[in-house]
Amino acid sequence: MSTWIRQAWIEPVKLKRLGDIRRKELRQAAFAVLEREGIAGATLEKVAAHAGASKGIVLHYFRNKQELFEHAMREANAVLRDAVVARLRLARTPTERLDAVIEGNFEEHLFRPPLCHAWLSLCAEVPRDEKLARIQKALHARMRSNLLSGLHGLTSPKDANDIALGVTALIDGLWLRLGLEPGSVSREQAIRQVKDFVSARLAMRRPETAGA
Amino acid sequence: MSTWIRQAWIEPVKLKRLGDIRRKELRQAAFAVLEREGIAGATLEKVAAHAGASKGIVLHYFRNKQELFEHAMREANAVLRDAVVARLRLARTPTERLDAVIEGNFEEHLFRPPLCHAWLSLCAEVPRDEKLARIQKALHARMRSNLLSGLHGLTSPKDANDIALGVTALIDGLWLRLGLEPGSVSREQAIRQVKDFVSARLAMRRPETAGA
DNA sequence: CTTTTTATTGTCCCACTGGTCAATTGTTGA
DNA sequence: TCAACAATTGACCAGTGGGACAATAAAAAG
Repeated sequence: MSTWIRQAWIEPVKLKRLGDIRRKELRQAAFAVLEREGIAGATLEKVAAHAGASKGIVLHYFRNKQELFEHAMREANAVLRDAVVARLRLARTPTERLDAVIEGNFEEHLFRPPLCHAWLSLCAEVPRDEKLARIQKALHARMRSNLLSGLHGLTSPKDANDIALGVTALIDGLWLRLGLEPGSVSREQAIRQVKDFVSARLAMRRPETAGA
Repeated sequence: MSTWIRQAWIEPVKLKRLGDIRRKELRQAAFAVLEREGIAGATLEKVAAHAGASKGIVLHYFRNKQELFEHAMREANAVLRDAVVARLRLARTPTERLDAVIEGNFEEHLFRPPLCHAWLSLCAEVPRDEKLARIQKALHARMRSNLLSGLHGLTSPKDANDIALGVTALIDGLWLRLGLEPGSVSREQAIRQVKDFVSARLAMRRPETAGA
């Protein structure tokens, strides 16, 4: 155990034990299958086949089907997070931070129907899988926090919260549209939509907040 | 055929042949099972059990599983449509029409996690089921048209289109939030969110539309 | 060169699923 | 009362899926 830690320290970037490689291959395969087959059609055998291995190996690295797909979701999640984080590092002003989050969520190689379909299938399982729910919740919390780091410089905390909720919902909704009717919304449209939302809400003199 | 039409005309409200009753029971049962089990866990036997019948009867009324769930989606769809239409009938001004659509989409007995979960599961299957895709598309088209009927009185056609897209996405996104993290968004919050979106976008002096 | 892990495969098992079908039980109409 | 017909059931079937496991290959460690 201490050995493992030491090695990880020495080789912080590629600490790939052999098993870790397989693991990654497998959860990526899982995700790929999910894209085409949905959760109902995503079978262990298909995942194995897609990774060029046997079904046995899948359960060698993952306790069961559930765990496999939980890791698949983590993977997908991490990809999205990295996309945003990369852009966030370059942002200086609050507005730039906002744009970083928005644009990162619609990156070219991510905002695609297949990916969206897999994401949808995973989301649909959230209510029945505590782990998925936690992962999802964490993703949302991070996104929200990223948004707030931009918004707090631009409006009151109360409105910031409100707008952040709206932005996350709007982003999810646009992804959903892409999944339900591919081609009905382009990357550029989506980005513009969200940006317009933000600027409109920021410009808005908030009406009597009393009424609800 | 002409007989059928004539009868439907004479008894426009309750044209219930016995079979139609069973059919309705079954697709409602299907939906109920979907709420708890998701698409992967929704089996014919469970649906039958939930309707207090045997599996055989399900396939007596529906060619196969797929058809059953397609009808389940139609059912759910119709419920939502009726909710909106009812409110729409009372609306007089464009603004009232907008509010009708918005509030109809978050009606108290509809905007609930279980219903949302089932809806999500169905959406996740859309990419693999042409019929589901069509149903979904139709629902979206109607919603869009309803929104435009309100928006066209309030802004330019171009902006109306844009805002309509945003509203549908935002509504879907808020539903999604309800499904992913029940309790994270209340009915009132959701409505306010969408209404604020609309009024903010309407108030907004659209910036240089050139840029994308 | 052993010994001990780790990686990998193929087989086996059992529960279960969608779907078919013949048989049974009402219902209805003559 | 009887035949025709729809509703409903239960048994059955072939296929599949998740998962356990023992056997084997390959590496690592010693």
